[in-house]
Formats: sequence, C-alpha cells, structure tokens
Amino acid sequence: MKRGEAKYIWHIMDIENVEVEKKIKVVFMGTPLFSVPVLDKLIKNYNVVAVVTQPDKRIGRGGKIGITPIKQLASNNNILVLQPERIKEEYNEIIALEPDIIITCAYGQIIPKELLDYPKYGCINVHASLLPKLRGGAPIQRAIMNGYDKTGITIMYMAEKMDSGDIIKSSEVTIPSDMNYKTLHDKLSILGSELLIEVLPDIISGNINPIKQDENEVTYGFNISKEDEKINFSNSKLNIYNQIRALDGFSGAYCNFQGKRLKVWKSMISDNHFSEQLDGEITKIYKNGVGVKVSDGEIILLEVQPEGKKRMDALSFANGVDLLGKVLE
RNA sequence: CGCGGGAUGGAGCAGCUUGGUAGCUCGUUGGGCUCAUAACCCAAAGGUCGUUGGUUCAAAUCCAGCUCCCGCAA
Repeated sequence: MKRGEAKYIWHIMDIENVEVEKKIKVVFMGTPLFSVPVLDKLIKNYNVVAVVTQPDKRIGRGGKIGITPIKQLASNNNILVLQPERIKEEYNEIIALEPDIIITCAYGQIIPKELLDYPKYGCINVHASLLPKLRGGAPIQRAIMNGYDKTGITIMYMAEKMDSGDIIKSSEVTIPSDMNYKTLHDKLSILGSELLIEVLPDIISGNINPIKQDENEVTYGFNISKEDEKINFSNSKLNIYNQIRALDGFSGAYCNFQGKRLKVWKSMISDNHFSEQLDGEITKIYKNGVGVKVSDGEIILLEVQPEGKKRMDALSFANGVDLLGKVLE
C-alpha cells in the first residue's frame, strides 16, 4: 500500500534524487553498542528526526544511572531522544513526528502495530543473523554457541511477530573457529550499518523484492540466561569451547571453584584424554594454561577471572592457588 | 544510599584474628648442568605493604576518612 506510494513519489522527485534522502524523516530505534554504527551512518546520510531508546537504568554498582550508547550518540548530535517505558502504549509522540521511515536495530521492546503501519516507507529492522535462522535477542551469541561456521545480517521489514517480517536483503559472514562474541559482534555491527545504507535508497524508491521467510526453516536465538552461562564439564569439549567464546566479550561463561564463581573467558581444545579424573577436575598445569577434564577429553583454560578480581591468564591464577586435583563445578 | 570481595617487588597470592627482621608460586637478570631445552641446579636484582590521618615505644597488621579495581543483583 504505502510502498506503492513510495515509488510514485520517487518518480516525481527524480530530478533532485540525491536530496530526497536528506529530506526523508527517519526515526531510529536502538539501544546497545551494536546499533551505534547504524545510527552513526544514518545521521551522516539522512535526516534523523528522533531516536528512541530504552529508559535510563540503574546500572553497575551503587545504583548509578547509566545511559544507553544510542542515547549518548544522539545527544552528541543534538537529536531528540525519546525513552518510553512501554512503547506499546507510549507511541503517540513518535507518530506526531510524522516519520517517513522507522529503522530499528536491537531496540529491546516490541513495536506496536499502530507504529509499524504508520511510516510510508515502512519499518525496517537490522537483525544480526541470516533469517529465518536465529530469530530473537541473542543471535550473535547463539550462532557461536551453536557452532555455526557462518551467520550474517538481515535487513527486513518488521512484522508484529518478532523477527518474522519479509527479508529485503541479507549478507553472510563466516565465523572462524577462533572468533568470539566481541569480534563477531563488531564485524556484524559494521556490516549491518553498511548493508542498511546500501539498500535504503532502493527501499525508498521501491526497487526491491522482499521475500517471505520460510517458516519451516525458522530457528531461535533467545536471550542468554544464567543457565546458558554456566559451564557443565560433563559436556563435550567442543560445546564448552564454543560456549566460552560465544560469551567472551559478553557476560562470560562461568563455573564454581571452591564455592566462588570463576569466569572463563578463553580456552582451547586439547587432544589429551583422561579416564580416571572426574569431569571438571584439574588435570595438569601446562605452560600456556590449566587443563580440565571434560566428558570427551580435556579443555585448557587460558584466561579466567575469579570473583572480585580482574581477568587474568590461567597461569597467574594457578600461581596463587594449589589447583592440581581440585574440581571445578 | 541494593549486596559483597579486593588493593603487599613485573604477575598471582600468603601474612592481618594474637602489632615488633615482608614470605610463597612464577617472571626477569647472571652463572652452572646438558647434544640441547620452554626442563633441572645455584645466585642476584626488585617492595614508601593504594592514599590521608589516628592509637602505640613500635603499624602491612588495630581505628577512621578518601581514592581506585572487581563479582553479584538489577
């Protein structure tokens, strides 16, 4: 409906085509670091009239107030920032701005249908997976955790159901076996911003062919829970290795050592095998890390963080404690 | 005022309860052994014990304030 109009308007204004992009009123919705490059490029190329982000929260120790990275960027550029507690009910202010297009990227709230239907060029989402794979809030972590060797970015129209809209364009990224959350996140973040800027003119001109998602191919990448962060040493070494790198740069995988929490940031897979030890038992102190017995062999911890301490290499950790024969759980 | 842990040579820790010559595991440097070594042996260097003030004959240790770091919870 409104996308047809878009094409029509484009033809009328064909002569001053470059200026068209500047005049379109964009509302951007996003929250974390991931969406910063996207907003940054939008600000440089389009007329961003407002930015919607999650409300300020008490964050960190001592109940200090933190502002979202997106709010920071918008404020620096003197752009109006809206922070509705519940966008499901508080969207009138956004509609009052008469946005021509709404672009979201990791906003964090479900956008109501009234808002989805308003902009003449629609509501566009930047999602960090190759939809229909990994719908949900943690597609980057889940791609690594699941051991995928590729993932990507999908630019799509938004629909009421989360991440279910028609796909406009997607782009693949390979995941090397040593990649972690942080590096994949950064790569996808940049790619997402580039891909969006690339297709936006076509979206505005209507020169696209959105395709429906194949519902049979749908998988989910839900948010990471406490349980997802806990290392189970009865798991396989590959799964544990993937779990650890999937959370490196994010919240971190953890286990318990002598009643205290021990985060594991980096590890490597070992070819050694042990049969007498328990799962989770320290097998050996190597010159580069600390060996731990797992169900199908051994994994070597390279970088850890005891509760209340900073990240440290596993050998430093081993220097202060007598580890041999102790059990992680 | 959300809960809690921590600050000791370059790294990780002990010592603090019961004040009185600062210790351990590493690393670094030099030497030795060895065909050789990231292994082993010997030796050395390196610390205003976070900061300020208090108590004391005497403070890493006891008391108070401050700064910084971190885990949990949100």
